[in-house]
Amino acid sequence: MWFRVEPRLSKPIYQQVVDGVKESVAKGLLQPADKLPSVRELAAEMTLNPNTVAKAYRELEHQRVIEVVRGRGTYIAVPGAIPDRAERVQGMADTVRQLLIDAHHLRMSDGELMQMVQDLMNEMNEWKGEAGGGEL
Amino acid sequence: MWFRVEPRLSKPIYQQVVDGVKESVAKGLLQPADKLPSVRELAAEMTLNPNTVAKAYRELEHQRVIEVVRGRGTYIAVPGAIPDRAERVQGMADTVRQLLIDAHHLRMSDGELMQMVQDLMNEMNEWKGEAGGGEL
Amino acid sequence: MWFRVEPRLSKPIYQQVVDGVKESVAKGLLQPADKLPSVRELAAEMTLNPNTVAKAYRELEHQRVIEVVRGRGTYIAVPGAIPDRAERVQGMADTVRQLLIDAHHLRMSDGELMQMVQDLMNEMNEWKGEAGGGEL
Amino acid sequence: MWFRVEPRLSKPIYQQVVDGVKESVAKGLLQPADKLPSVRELAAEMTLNPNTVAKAYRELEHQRVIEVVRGRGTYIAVPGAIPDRAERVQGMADTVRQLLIDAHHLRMSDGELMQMVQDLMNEMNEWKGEAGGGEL
DNA sequence: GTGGTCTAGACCACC
DNA sequence: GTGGTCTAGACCACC
Repeated sequence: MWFRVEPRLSKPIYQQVVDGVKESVAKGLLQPADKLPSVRELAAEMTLNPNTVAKAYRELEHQRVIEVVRGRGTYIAVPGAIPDRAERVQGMADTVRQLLIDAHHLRMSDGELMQMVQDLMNEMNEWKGEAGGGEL
Repeated sequence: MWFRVEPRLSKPIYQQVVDGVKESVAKGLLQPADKLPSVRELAAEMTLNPNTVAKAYRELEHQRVIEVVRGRGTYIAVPGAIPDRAERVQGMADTVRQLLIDAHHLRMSDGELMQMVQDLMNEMNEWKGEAGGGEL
Repeated sequence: MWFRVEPRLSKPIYQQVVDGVKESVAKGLLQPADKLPSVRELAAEMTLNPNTVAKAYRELEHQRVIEVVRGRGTYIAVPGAIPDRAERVQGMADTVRQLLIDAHHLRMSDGELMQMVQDLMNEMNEWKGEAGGGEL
Repeated sequence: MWFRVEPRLSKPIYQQVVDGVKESVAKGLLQPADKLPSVRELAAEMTLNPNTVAKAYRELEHQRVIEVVRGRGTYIAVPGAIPDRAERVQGMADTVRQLLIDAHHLRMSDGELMQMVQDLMNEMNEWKGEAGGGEL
């Protein structure tokens, strides 16, 4: 697969799988309608407990990142309507606030943090065919 | 106190206390050498178990956010040396990456996210005397 | 287990557990990747409260002596990078100074103390396969 | 006085006073029959609670480091008989063992630790008029 | 007054 | 099965 799982991290393994898939989608490595390995295949490939993978897939389906077609397989979902601004803001504000708090305690300046966000955005977008996926 | 605790959230209560104190420090509401309520006072005020508050204080001490003077009380720590750039980057990179992934799945554009970070920085800095607190 | 706990000593029980594990590691009785008993097992075996053992394990994890794999168990950590000389000196100097002070008040000569350190080093290293374990 | 007290350290203040006096004696800065400041004088000089100083003096008297002559004052004690070897060993062995354990976990080699003990012995002895006080 | 330790026991997430 | 969190309440050392 296109990501790794570290059992020793405190982040739960199923969550690492969820985030790994979402990262691949964000980078464009996985495109809408791409087929994912079955629960058992992925579990075997990564030497994980199938229950763990199944839980990750359930969570991804719930977040509408993937679609499970019974008897056929699992696919990256076609993105739905863009949620309105209020919804987007609500979903991100607490996370960004936490980021700013952590940055402060690491003694990182506002400018330095902005630069870092910019750099990692570029890194992320590099994976995509073109600039795509992120302009205002 | 200057923050609230929601027992129903999945974030552990002791962690909410940790983050609440760190947020107050980042906003400048709590300054170095300020005295914090005692474990028992804060527990009573927020109707938490003293052990839970003690755990939060222990974690804050470990992160060098506060200093415990035995038999006297607990104080906001004077910030130590600024960690070098590599350390700051290492500490934040994964968090920022996760932020970008989440933003993508909420269909938030890069520009929109930058704007949001900027806005929340301003909100955070408003609490301080002047804009201060973060330029390189 | 490979050490005992004396509740009547003034050294806190959880600290005795921490030191006991660290001593076993120093002697080579516990090797990297060895599995430790679970919190509940050790608590039962030593008739301690599980919370006390959990606190010791948390401290050991924080000191990077052990690694906790959630839902799987607890393991002796693989040692990380060797801290640089300045760090090692800083970590030990106060302890050695205290040792010298105590030795003086017990009327132990410098030579006698050196001999004692040497002897106990040998005792410690005996547990390992060969003399090994400490030369520069 | 010839030492400092740091209230923020986890070592109890009264213990810091005890150790400070013992260190001065070990270095020869305080000699048998030297007069110590009274409890109140020392408390005032160091801005400590008189109870704290009194507790330290009580402990020092119990360890036969000082002698309290009621109505006259407090003096550094004349050292008594040298305890026999078994007693000296018993008093130090656990401390040295703990030192070796800590050194191992700091990844300090046996040779390096020996060197450090030697260096700090020299540093300590420098304070004395001559080499004095420590040969086998 | 302050924080630190410990027991006892419930409940939960994760694998 | 594993460790993590939380409450409730006792007891202690320190200042």
